Amino acid sequence: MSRKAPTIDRIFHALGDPTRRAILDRLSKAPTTVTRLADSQGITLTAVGQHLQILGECGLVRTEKLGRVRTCSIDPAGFNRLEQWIRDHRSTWEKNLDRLGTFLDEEAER
Amino acid sequence: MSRKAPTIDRIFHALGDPTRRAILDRLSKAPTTVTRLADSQGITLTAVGQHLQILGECGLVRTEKLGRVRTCSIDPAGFNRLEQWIRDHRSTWEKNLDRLGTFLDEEAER
DNA sequence: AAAATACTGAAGTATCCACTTGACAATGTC
DNA sequence: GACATTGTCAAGTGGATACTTCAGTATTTT
Repeated sequence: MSRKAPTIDRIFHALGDPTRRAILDRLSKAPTTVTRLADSQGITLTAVGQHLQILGECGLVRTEKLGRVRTCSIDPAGFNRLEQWIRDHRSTWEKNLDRLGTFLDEEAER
Repeated sequence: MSRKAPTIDRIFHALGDPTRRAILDRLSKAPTTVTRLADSQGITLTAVGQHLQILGECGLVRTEKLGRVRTCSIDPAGFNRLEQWIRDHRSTWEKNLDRLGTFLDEEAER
């Protein structure tokens, strides 16, 4: 359905996977390497690499390769974007609650 | 992988789908019916019903059936839970940023 | 009571997605 | 230079999931 949504779409999708959230939890304690992430999650290096790509694309994780070791750490960009989305929607969300009664009244008048 | 996670897992999963977020956007303007949601999204009633079940299970949407019409509206419960998660993680997130340098130093000493 | 409306349930399909294996590349160690 | 370590690429697989259609049920309208 979506073609190339670069932002909030991908962030929610990324956070929807338990393994990726586990990776984020691990990284939130301290930066670490691909191998250690694979060990701690019980999955292959390849799988971790795939998750890292997804997490990287939406700005939740940043990686840097020094020599043969890739070090992964939290990227606040995606996280900030998520907070932004929440702030943007909360007001609308709350406003709506007051309208339920109004809506039912309007419907009754049809 | 996940068994029956009733909370943040499902919320992120639910929000990961563009159609469900579109439904939420629609509902955040005003409550509406299943038929109207189907029309506005260009999908079948059945599909909307399936989305509503998912959104309902994680406390993002509440529905009530009066007569033959089911009225859908925003449920703040899931939304609050999401905000909670963000609050819980932000501090850890931020703390981590200061540690990247430390981590690299520690690695260098091995 | 007949017809229209609003939804619900079961079953099928096509696509996506998380994960694997196996072959390779690059870097570091002995 | 040989070997191990660390990661990457391509291709495949099995299961989830976002839809669909078709057949029904309950409610309202005429």
